[in-house]
Amino acid sequence: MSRKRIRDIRNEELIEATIVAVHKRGYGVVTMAEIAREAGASAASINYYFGSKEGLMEATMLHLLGKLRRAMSEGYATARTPRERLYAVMDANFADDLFTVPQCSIWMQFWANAPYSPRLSRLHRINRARVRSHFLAELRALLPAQRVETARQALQCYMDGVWLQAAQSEEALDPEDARAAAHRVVDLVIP
Amino acid sequence: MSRKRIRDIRNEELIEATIVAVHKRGYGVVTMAEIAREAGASAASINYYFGSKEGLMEATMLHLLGKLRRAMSEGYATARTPRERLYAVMDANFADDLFTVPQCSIWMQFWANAPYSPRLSRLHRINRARVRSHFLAELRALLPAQRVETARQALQCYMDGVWLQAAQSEEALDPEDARAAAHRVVDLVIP
DNA sequence: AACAGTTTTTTAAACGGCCATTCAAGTTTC
DNA sequence: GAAACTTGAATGGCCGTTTAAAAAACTGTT
Repeated sequence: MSRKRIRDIRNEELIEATIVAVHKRGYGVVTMAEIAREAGASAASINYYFGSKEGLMEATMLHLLGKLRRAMSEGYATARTPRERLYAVMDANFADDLFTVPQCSIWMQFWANAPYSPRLSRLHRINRARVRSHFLAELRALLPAQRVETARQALQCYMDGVWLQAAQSEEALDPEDARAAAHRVVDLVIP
Repeated sequence: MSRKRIRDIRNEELIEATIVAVHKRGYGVVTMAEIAREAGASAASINYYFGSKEGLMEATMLHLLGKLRRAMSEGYATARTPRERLYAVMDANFADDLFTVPQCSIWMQFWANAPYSPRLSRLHRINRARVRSHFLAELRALLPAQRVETARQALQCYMDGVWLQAAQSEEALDPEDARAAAHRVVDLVIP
């Protein structure tokens, strides 16, 4: 019981520290010692919990993917029309606890490094396919078949592009603003 | 005369090798020795020409930015209407000699690492501002003022998003296809 | 053409430093 | 007292850069 607890607490602490440290120093450059210092622990204890640096990175991404998946499920629960569900997909990506500079930053580093790590690229593919199928399902209800794919690409690439920009931002982000802008883009694509 | 020649030839060879090597191994992981092997040279000679690894990376990005800038100028020369110029901006980004997996890949790594290198982030800001002002100039001629900014964000983020996806592709890209899709997105945003 | 002198280019080897991981020896928790 | 947790120090390896010396390219002269 409490054995599991400690492990879970440490896991979360270390993952949060990883997000901050990767944001500060960059995925390819950050060291175990830096992450450990951020967490107030030692590099050795990270290996005790995650086995290796790559294991830690994978766990961190799983953590973020889970957050995104949950945010999307919640939005879907209350949305009633296809258009509302499109909004919900966008809102999930720009949720208050996801759309922050450190998290966009690490997401982007994740994207950049996915092609070089089978474990990361697997996560990347799965997530991408899920978002894609959500978009397609709603768009098919709103548009004639031959326009669905163009609209899907426009929206999905827009989402990626916003995150990419957000990762470069030097000031805090405004998630509410981002959601409003995303809604406008949806309306632009689905008149 | 011929002194300059050799230097220029080596520069270009080494930069091409850098693009390939970074694509193969990843920006943060690639070593000088790997780049050198790709170019058929030694790591020491890269330092002779570029001073340091960071110098090489900056030169490589300057090379790519130059290519992009030239492609855009050419397109602008023949475009006559605002809409054609919007197409031209898109076409430049998806030009045959720019829209390849290795180049999208290195571009994306560049984005991811820009925040951690003043030299890279400077290049990044300049390029982004240029694309932005091109978009704004044309959109202002086509849309009422209050819709310009939304459209600009939609288009610019779309472009970034497509590159981001392209960098993950396991097969060769189809630039013509990408240009056609981009035109459709422009038409979607500017009816 | 040939050559000696000068400059440019190349690289092997050495240097110094840093990092992920392991391990053994502690400390805490149950 | 056992099991879970923590860490300082050791390990082994790798990498960017420098250096010194050789090779190649060029120059002007005979």
